[in-house]
Amino acid sequence: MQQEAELFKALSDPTRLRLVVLLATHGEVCVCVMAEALDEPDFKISRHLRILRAAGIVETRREGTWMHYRLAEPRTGLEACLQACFRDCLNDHKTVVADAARLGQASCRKARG
Amino acid sequence: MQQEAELFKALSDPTRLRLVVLLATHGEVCVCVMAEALDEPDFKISRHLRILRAAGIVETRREGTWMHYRLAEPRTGLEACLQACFRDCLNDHKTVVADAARLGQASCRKARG
DNA sequence: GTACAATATGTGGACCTGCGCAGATAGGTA
DNA sequence: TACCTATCTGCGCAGGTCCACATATTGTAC
Repeated sequence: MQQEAELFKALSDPTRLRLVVLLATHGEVCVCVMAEALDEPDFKISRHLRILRAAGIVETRREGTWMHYRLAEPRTGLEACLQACFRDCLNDHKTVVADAARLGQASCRKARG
Repeated sequence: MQQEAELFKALSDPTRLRLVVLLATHGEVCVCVMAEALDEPDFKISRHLRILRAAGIVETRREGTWMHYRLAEPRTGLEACLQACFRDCLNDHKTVVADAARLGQASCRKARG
């Protein structure tokens, strides 16, 4: 049961919740774009993503300078259920909507093209 | 989003997860029976239940000496989704099965009748 | 090689959390 | 009144978490 508790602990932070919802609704996003979307310093985003990756919630793919994060394939029924929560229960949250709006305006070099 | 994070934080402990699954599958249970079911000291159970109550996850009903706990009615889609997780994704967990077996053997005065 | 951008990490401090122990509180019974 | 049981809480310790700042690492372009 410790393992399941770790999963919830990894999600028990507002920044990390915003990140997983962003990834659940936008697929694959790089760190600098997420930092702009959440309006938080990049080292903070990077650190929280590391915690999510350690918990097996997100996976990474390197493309040159950029590190892309996406939700990992659920390995258990619980993980699948939680990912459904991100998509279905949190996607219309006020903060999430604002994050998504800023993501659309992202101006980092990668996003500029 | 802070509020949603608090919800996950309240569930980010193995003892508390075991308690909510027990309540999700057995309805209303008093503290002493839960202490026996989880094989943990009563003050530990009581303290964790208080945290769950502060998060709005469980409700209480006093009956004389005994305090009965049950899952609260979900107030949001997220809470409803999480309660479904307890019932559907965690009910066959090894630890939970053992807890339920001990609950059937509970020997506190209330349980003895 | 240098210079720069994106990302990750080490450090130190403030704060939080879970635990066991001991004791307090509250209800039931006599 | 007193006693018993169920439940809750104050305390201190040990360990964990989050943050900002500075620094290190990695990859691209020159």
